[in-house]
Amino acid sequence: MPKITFTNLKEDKKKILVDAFLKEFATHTFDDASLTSVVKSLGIAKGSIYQYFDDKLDLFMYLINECTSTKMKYFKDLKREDCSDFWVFFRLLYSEGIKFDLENPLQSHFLHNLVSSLNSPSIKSLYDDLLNQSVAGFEKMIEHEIKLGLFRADLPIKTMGFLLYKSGVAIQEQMQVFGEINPKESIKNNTPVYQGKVDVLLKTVDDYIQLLKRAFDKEL
Amino acid sequence: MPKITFTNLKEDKKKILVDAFLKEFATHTFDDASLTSVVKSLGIAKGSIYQYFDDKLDLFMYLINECTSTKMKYFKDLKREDCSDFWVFFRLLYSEGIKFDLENPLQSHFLHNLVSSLNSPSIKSLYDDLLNQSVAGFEKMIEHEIKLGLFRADLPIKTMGFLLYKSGVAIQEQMQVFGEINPKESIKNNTPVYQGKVDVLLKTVDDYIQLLKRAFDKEL
DNA sequence: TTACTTTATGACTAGTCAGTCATATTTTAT
DNA sequence: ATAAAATATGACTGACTAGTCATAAAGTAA
Repeated sequence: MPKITFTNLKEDKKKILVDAFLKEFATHTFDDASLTSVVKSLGIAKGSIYQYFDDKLDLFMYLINECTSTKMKYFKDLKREDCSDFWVFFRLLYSEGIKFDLENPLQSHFLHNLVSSLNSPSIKSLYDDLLNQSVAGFEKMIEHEIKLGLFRADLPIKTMGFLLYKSGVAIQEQMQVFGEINPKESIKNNTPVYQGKVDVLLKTVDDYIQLLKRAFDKEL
Repeated sequence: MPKITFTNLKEDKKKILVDAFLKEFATHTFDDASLTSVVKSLGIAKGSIYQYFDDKLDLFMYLINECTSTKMKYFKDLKREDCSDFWVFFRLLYSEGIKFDLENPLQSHFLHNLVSSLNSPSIKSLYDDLLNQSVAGFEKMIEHEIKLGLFRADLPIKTMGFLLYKSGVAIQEQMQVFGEINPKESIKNNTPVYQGKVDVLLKTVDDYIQLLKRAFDKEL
């Protein structure tokens, strides 16, 4: 948690700081991100960071919380019961995610890179925590679908949850590996991750749904 | 490529060196692995490494090549045409992989950790290369199955290849996340990755196949 | 034994970084 | 205007790294 000193800061100064750190962590892993280089480019003293935060990890977790809570707002009106099936809901997660991306490019880039930045050895336990949380979330959804008699019930829910989570991550990694998006460039230009690539992303999501639907749905 | 000096080394000395480095890279990412600490524990001079290899990356790639070529030997008799369908072949890749693991624990641990160790920023391009190679391999197999009329043909092969590759990686990550295997411990004890967990692994592979089969097979 | 080649050495360079702390400046309240 | 509280500073510590290089030792062939 940030210290009171940080909370007391004026909004515009806070934003300048947060944006600079978001950018750093959006382009580096946790270990590779250099607070030294950020304060240099901001023209503030190294010690200031430690007036605001306990340490590097405290700052990093603050950024995670800020961004996820912003993104969650885009999800709050999404309800499974308003959807004809799970996959409609699954797709809505992405289309709302795109809105978040277009309206909060920097935060979106940060979250987009989170999968990579979390790979640092020194924060392995944080990585594990977040992964377990995510997987648990998917497990719950799957359990619900099984209760509705819509998902197959012959396989371990944990396995289904894990694959579903990993597939979600694979979608965004695929966009990058296939060269559809270029985060490095778009961060430089302050443009969203999926700028001009919304259709490609949704097409990819639809393709994944075509695959996963068959894998998860109860056979008819 | 290693220098001639390394090639000239006696086999037993070579093995001691290679094993020590395998262990280091099996327990750290590329950037986090410390050559300094390895030479210290080996009791040899820092400079020796640079009589044997150009640099850290040269050494790392030598280890990758050694281990993959060992593992490939276990695959060389596997032929798709000897299998009734792709999934039998897919499963054989894992059961042969287990043989490799049991007979070459250290090399297996190294390859097992490769997915993680490659995540270092300084070798991003190597990561990309190996990922593209792997995905391309899966694409070819999928293309073949489509020609045989066994896999669905309504989705991009690249997407199918990517998901299949990521699923393969997910299997081993799931084993670790679910606590079935404990690489850190087994490296210490010089035991294979899947020591006593062969059945769990094959069960997991079978579960994944149950999911992927439906996703990829042509509907009947 | 001598001359030559191959191998081994480890102090050293030059660079990185997170985090500290005594001091100085600025802001606020009286 | 003064005292007190809140912020900002940046030189410094301690710890780590890959890679270098002149020198020393060991091995080999005559």
